[in-house]
Amino acid sequence: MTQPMKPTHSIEIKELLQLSNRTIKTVKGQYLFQEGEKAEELYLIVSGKIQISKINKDGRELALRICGENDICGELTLFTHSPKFLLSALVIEEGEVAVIKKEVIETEIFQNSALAFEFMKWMSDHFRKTQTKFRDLVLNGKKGALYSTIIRMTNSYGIKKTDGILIDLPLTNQELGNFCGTSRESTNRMLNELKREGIISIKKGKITVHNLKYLKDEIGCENCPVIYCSIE
Amino acid sequence: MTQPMKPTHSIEIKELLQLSNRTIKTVKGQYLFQEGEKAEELYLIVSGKIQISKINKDGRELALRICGENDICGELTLFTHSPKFLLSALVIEEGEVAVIKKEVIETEIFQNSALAFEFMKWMSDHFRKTQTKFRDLVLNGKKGALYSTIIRMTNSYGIKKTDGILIDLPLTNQELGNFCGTSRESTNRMLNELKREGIISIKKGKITVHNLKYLKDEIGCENCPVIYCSIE
DNA sequence: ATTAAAATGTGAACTACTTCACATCTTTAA
DNA sequence: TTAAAGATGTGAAGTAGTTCACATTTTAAT
Repeated sequence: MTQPMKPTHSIEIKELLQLSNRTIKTVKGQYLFQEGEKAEELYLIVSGKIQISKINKDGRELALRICGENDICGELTLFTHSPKFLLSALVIEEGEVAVIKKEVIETEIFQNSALAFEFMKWMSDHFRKTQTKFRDLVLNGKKGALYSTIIRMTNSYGIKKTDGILIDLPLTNQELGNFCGTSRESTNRMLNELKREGIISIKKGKITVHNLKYLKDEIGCENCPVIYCSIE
Repeated sequence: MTQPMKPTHSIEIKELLQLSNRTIKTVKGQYLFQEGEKAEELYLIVSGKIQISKINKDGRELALRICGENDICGELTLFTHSPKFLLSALVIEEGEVAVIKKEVIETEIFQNSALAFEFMKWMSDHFRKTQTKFRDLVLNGKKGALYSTIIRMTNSYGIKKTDGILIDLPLTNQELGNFCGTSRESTNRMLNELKREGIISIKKGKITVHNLKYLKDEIGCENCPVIYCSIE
């Protein structure tokens, strides 16, 4: 009984791949790009995982998303004349990415309306995802941030099991806290409270959600389509 | 010495206007649309001001942006098959909006690559704006949220004066707080602290910023282009 | 000009979250 | 297999922000 729940984007990946002139092997722990660096390229993940984050002036990290296969990153500087990365992209699982020059994609989008349409759709979905995520963070306090993050992770990495949904991505309390803008200790305390109440359980850094409804109710989740509710 | 600092978007407004089949007169205090309603149209503001917000389950409001002339709102549901508004749009200054059917704009974008390109650029800018705003809210606490909001307002509604920048938009403490996810009282206390230190002053609900650098330094502002740093 | 309504200002108690400090448990590398 | 490193768990103190309650000031309506 192992049924992945990962949503798929409908962007024409193959078309984008044709625009790529090279691929990079990504190595765990290395940065694909970092905030402030000159941004002239966009990346299509072929395999592996990349975590996108923002680091503030006193060193606190806010993790924004994890990109997996067929995701795009570095897109934030498209159509811009001040090409500096606003975020950092850390490789958390080795793999390969296809590199696409910004000018190339900008030109192609102008000429290829099907691609333009697909790309726009992707941006639109991506935007909604980000916006609803932040809303949860700001509007529902730290608990809301954690619950929202867990819910999103069940959509991105959830595997249905008899006793609930296993989030198939090992995460430390610190890493999870980075997604919520929360300290390691607070994250730990909140997780333990959820454990005590039987809402979740954790084994080897992987969370199993036993009562998803509880989490959703707590943050007033409107059960919007899965595609807008993930951490990719 | 009155020099407006409002940035302009380069979207081909005229082209979008041609797609509109009707206009609506907006009345202060009324909603253009509300969360949950069926979303089949997109709005181009011809005149007046519309405030976009999200209301959470216990009635707290998070204000996201204020749309003025030539802004687009209701765009969040484009390219979607579950067309429900995620946000509410309140008229805060009467005026007129042009209504464009979603299908019409989707078809047109597919056929008109120049429009597609311009629209994408708009979306891209808009996305960056939203993302950097939320980052400030989450990463720098409530003070960061307030400072960020004030900085953005100087970019959207600022008028240069001899003693600083006047934000030409009257706002109550409550309204300002709604932009920051902060209570009225906290907003008031933070504003008074800024007043005491001479950073700002307030007359008839309008803030004048005397020391913008102070605010920027406090939140580690990277002085990104004005176009990504506004509340529109 | 007068009054009502709305907005501001502020103390005090309370709640949420962070930080520090340190103990314990788990994983990894030699 | 056993150190060492890394991750978790938790009390206690401190900080930030909210809420409540009410006084004062400002604005709008007649």
